[in-house]
Amino acid sequence: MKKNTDIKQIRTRIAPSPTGPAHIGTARTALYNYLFAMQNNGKFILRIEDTDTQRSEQKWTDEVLSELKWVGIQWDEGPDIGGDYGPYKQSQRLDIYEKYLKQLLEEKKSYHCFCTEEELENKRQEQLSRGLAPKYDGTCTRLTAEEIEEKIKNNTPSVIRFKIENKKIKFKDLIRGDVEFDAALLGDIVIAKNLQTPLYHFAVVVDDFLMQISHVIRGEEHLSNTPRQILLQEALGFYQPIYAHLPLMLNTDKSKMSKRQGDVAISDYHKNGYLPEALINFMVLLGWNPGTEKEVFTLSQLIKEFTIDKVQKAGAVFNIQRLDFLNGLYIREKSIEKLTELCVPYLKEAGLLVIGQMPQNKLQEVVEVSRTRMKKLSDIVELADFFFQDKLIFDKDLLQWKEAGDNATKDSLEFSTKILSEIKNWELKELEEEMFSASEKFNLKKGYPEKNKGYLLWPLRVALSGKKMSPSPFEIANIYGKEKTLKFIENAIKMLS
RNA sequence: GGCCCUAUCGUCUAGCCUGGUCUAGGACGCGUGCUUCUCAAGCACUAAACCCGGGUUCAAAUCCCGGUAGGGCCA
Repeated sequence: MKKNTDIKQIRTRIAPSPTGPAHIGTARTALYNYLFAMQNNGKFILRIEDTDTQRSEQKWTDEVLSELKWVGIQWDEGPDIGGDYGPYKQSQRLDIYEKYLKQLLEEKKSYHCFCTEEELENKRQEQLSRGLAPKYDGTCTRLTAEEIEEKIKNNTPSVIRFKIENKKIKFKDLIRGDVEFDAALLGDIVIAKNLQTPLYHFAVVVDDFLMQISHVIRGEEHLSNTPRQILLQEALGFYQPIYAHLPLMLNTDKSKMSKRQGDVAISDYHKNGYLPEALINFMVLLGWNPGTEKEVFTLSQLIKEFTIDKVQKAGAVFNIQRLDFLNGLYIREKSIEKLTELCVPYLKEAGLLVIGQMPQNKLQEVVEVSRTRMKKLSDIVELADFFFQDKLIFDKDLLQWKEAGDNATKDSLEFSTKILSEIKNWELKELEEEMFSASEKFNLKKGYPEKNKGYLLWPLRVALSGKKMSPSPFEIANIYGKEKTLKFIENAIKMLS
């Protein structure tokens, strides 16, 4: 077998199957492959494994492409599709696999197998009942050339099996160190349904070779598939790439992240309003750390600082709270122009924002006063809905500060009205100063504790927001303007009458 | 069932290779306090872990052996 010592360039790849929504695990594997390739001036390749035509759909291929782009992971090669790189697709390479399939058949390294599903199942059960590991018993290897020819002529259904040598397979994994498997336990594997329909193990091996992949960085679920692929490489005379098996992303119960629990599609996170930079930062930390206490990274910093030898061996639980924290961090760091632009679609979708209804600068102020409370972009809807409404609906008891009672609350709101209607400079600072001093006067007049601003400010804030929690009344009033502010207070007073 | 992988706070992890500086560090989350009209944000502080059992050694989270548990793959 050739060694890959003559590798001139680091080349990595991600090879998703388009049989469903692009998985978050694909994004993380892609990220690690991308980082590793980029920091070594290598290439990162995207290959769509769509040989299973039954389950593959173009829309899922399109989704992988668009979501990877959204995350910010760009692949380096592929067929030209109008100035851009398309991905490599296995469905367009069937003649290539056929050639190698024929080669193995000619060299007697693989053979046609005519056993039926039923026969195989019976043998399997029988082996199991004798306490043996089920594996193919090699019935069809004993067929004569004439028998094979006749069965093929008669169109007897068949598959192509690859002869597994009985030997120990050792390989070095960049993350796990030396790994050894006993191939004798494997049994001859099916590598193709027919010459035009190769199966996963075969197509991967051929493509990784032809695409000159230097490092196969993939999920741990593939670790025990590796010996089969190594044997196939040996049979075909290919070099052996360097392997690195990543720890799995786990559900809270430590099982492999699946469709059963929570969101697993990249698009789910995209739609819910996670920022790609937060998702990247979060994903890279699931199974890797820089060895320092630094935890916030941009993609370009990661390209410099990522080190494959610091990748963990054990699986990592996907902890959404940490993602939320990171996302909040990035939301707070965004420029207000950009953040507003990102929030607009959510506001429109919720039916709150009608185009032209609110000037851009106002919209930015709304987003600005809401951002510290946002974990996800979609949060803007609940956080800022009142800015877009003409009338607020809420329980009037919410207006009360402590046990003030309706009358005292009404007095408070009327006092606010009086102060606010006299304000000439409707600006945040002015509003704050006027209302703070008004609060002291009000408390003095009513015999409340002087420093407790709640008596005046709580009812005001609720009148303006209709909520238990919100930005300060000054921030809201400032955005509303005098007229709308006074109108909302008046509405609240009416509720109390 | 067979094979393989893994094992430090609830979670992500540092430390393990090159035993002592580990009364085990950081972050998220939790709790408390400060700030404060509310909720956030910010700041400060607290609680929280070496899977178990042997062995080696003056000394083990760190090395060795054996269990156990979890996970993955194949069927």
